[in-house]
Amino acid sequence: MPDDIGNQLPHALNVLWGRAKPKGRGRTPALSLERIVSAAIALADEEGLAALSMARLAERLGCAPMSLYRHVAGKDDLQLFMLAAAPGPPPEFDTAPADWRGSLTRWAVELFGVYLRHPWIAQLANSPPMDPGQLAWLDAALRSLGGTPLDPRARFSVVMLVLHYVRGAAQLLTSIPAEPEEGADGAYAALLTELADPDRFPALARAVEAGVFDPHTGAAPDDDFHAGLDHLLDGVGVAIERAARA
Amino acid sequence: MPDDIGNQLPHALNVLWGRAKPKGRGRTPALSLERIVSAAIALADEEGLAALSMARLAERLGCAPMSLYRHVAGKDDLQLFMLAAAPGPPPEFDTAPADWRGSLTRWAVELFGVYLRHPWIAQLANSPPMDPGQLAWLDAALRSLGGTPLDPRARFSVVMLVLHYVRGAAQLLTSIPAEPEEGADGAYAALLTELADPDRFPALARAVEAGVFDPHTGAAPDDDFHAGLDHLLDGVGVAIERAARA
DNA sequence: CGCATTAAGCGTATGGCATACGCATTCACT
DNA sequence: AGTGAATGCGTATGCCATACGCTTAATGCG
Repeated sequence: MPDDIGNQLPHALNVLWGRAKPKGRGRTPALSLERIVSAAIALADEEGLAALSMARLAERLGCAPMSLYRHVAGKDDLQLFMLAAAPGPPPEFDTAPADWRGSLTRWAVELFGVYLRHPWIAQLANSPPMDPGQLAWLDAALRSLGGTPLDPRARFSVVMLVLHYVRGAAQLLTSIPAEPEEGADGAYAALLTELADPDRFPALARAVEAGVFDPHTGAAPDDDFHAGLDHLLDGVGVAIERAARA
Repeated sequence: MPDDIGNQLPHALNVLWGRAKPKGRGRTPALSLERIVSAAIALADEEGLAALSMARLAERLGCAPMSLYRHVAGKDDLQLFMLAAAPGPPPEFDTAPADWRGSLTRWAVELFGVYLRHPWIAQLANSPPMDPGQLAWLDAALRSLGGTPLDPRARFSVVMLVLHYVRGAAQLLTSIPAEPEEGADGAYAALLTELADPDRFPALARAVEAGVFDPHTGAAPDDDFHAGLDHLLDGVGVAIERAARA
């Protein structure tokens, strides 16, 4: 009885994995799970996760707040659906691409884009991925290493490494607002300049002095991201060579 | 007038950086910022960030909810204080340690411990660090690279890379509950076993089959962490050698 | 054609939450 | 003793998630 497992789970997961029952009777639905989820995603994108409340969502959908609960078990449930839907499909790879580095880079870049488009994802992903959406991304990343001599555990470790980097980089980038107001873009840099006392924080002061925090002098944010990713993949390359020799 | 900057900031930062005014008059405080913050940290540690409310905190401190607002501008402010205080002091390094890899590893391991002790930190850190506590950690990490030929921007990039990895690894580890209930520790593994359809998610299915998600067969969580960290630092090593040659 | 069945939509109510505002309290210093 | 100042806190407001149950409307059977 494999359903024993499913019965202890959030309702959203059972729906996402297609365990929903096909009903025919009753009133014709004016609302649908899809409409609700995509409206919720749009709301979170536009006004931030904090602005997402059942009431505001209902308002946006033109229905009463309690109507939502016919399609979603609760707010947590809704957020699971959002998490599963927002990323969209991952890039498609063969099961063993010849160019692991190119594939994994593409995967990372696309995921980076997802996080930039939906910054709230990073704030919601507090539980391990169990929905088809996220597992598809995970599978794609594992596939990109399909042609390497790494063992399964090492592959997973590499994928998590890349995932964490992408998440962190996107979160950092979206958290420094780069305010649309005039030249105030470098507010963070200016603040650090004042706070980084060279006696107390010598290394930080030198970094600030070198302009590391200035509004991306010379390098675009994407370049920074790629630079870090390359460091990381160099390390993966070392591991792959080592595994190939063994 | 450097204070122009400070006036637009959260109140917490001005206090943390010692811009507080030394008062002498008035009633003797029964509450103190320190007591409030450490109680809040204890509450979040024990019952999770969601359980942290001004009311519950006041209850724990034996005061009325509104009393807290005499010491803290609001909940956001309180969380800033928590974020600054919880990590404690970073490991101390010379400004240019001979062994960058050992130093950075120590830094990462200690920070990993911090995240495991206070899982809520990862959920709160949505804005760039601007308090003395976090900047001290940042400075320590930058110092660990002080003896390398990397330029300031590359150093920062490396530090962020390590930081993101540590955060992500800790978050992943704490999000898979490892439930204290009997052998139910591998609930996530069992669920994935059922969900990872080999047709739809071939790479994932293979990983599950290989036991990657089993409750850490053979490898302790710390070993997994170290393994990933070593991959990462291998990549940093490559960058350092490259910079040394140039 | 009408009626029972079924599920959707939603009104109301409850309890928790952050917090604005103002008053009462109690100390330090004159 | 008195006065100014800061603390502690009671009250009130408005937002929030959501339990419960009624109303509404569509289905399909008799």
